[in-house]
Amino acid sequence: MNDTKSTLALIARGTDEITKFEELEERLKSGKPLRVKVGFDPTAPDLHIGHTVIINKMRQFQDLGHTVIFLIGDFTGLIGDPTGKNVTRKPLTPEQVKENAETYAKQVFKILDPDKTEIRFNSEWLGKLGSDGMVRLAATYTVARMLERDDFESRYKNNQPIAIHEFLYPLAQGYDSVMLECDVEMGGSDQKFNLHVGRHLQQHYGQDPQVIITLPLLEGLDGVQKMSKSLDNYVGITESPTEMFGKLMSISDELMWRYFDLLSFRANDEIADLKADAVGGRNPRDIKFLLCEEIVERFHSREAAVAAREEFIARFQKGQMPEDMPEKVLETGGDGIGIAAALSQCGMTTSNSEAFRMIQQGGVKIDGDSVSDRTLILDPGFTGVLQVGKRKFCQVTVK
RNA sequence: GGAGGGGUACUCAAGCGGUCAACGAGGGCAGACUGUAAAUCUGCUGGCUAUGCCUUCGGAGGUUCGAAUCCUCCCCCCUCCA
Repeated sequence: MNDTKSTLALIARGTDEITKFEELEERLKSGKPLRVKVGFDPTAPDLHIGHTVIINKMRQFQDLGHTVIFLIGDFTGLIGDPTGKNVTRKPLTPEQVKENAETYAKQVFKILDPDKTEIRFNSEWLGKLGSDGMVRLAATYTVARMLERDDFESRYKNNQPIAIHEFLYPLAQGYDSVMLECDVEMGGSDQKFNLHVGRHLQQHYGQDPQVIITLPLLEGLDGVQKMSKSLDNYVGITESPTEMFGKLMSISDELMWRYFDLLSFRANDEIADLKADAVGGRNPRDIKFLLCEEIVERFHSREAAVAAREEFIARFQKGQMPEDMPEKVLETGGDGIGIAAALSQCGMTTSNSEAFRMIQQGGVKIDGDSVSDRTLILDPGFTGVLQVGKRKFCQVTVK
């Protein structure tokens, strides 16, 4: 029991806030395995490295012998966590939910231990609640307290609409904690309000309120907005080693340190040493290589990480063509094909107009040579590498 | 139910009868510079069988030679009053 202190320190590392720390300490001291819940949205089963900040923390709990509940919010997904933009979402079919859950599992078990993970769906109890149950649940909270939520408050003040059903989201999420008898719930710092509602509801239902741990949201590749798929500033954990490596290399030096703090498993001392090296004149690029390799290795392998680095150096420092690129055979019936149409058909541009624009700007190359003639026809028998910008390549054969 | 304000491209936001495919900003993309960085500079940012044509300004009609701009109806949002 005297190692509770070090356990606490481990859990606290990298967190945003813990409410309440003493309660966590007490529960850990009891020696009983804790039930730790984290909820996930069922509509976006494609995880990115931003999500792994919390998943890493879940893994830590597992390593300490606790039970982690991976909760898929298939019911709350109908509401959509209030952001001010959403409307009620279309319900997913049971098949879709199942499929998404499997996708989740496949990805998340790269980090989590399946034997210590409970996968649950909140439609299990929320779906059976009924309107009477929902009314009773809604009665446990007041509008004034709902409006404490930053998002609601600012929308209310700024005359933005708030739909009634949006109030149900925090309540439903809180009710999950009651049904699962959670000891701990974790979430991004934007989840703080929802997590607190869970505490309130548990008390209402006669349970000890859960400890809540919030974790910082990882900034996306732009370094400003949080990482999200819809902003296209993310690195997906199923992406290829080269993609991962390349995307991570594009972050700014400043952001690199943030990523070290939140994503690296390196010890704090080690990171501090790297910072000192950078100040001492070591090229930040080489330090960034270390970060990229570590992350690629986590989701692929050591070999893949090394290969990705080598490919990166060959392609961008030495300007070589990538090793692998998509190949495409264009059937033209013997007439050949205009360069713009060819680019569009290869998915390198979204329209012919865009292709023309790229050509105009000198962004299109064939076998490394810039194309300036927008009316260029690729004749049957043509074969070569088309390139748009610095990153898009396609090996094309015209028939 | 009444009175008023508003809905414009990825986002914010001008325009209020022709010169509007629609100012400006942000974002994005491309080029220069680089470390595929960042910062900075330049250009582009509806589509097409492309120096012209077609479709866009909440929706549907109408007025007009001509509408994002005016009129009618409808939908949605906000405020105040009931």
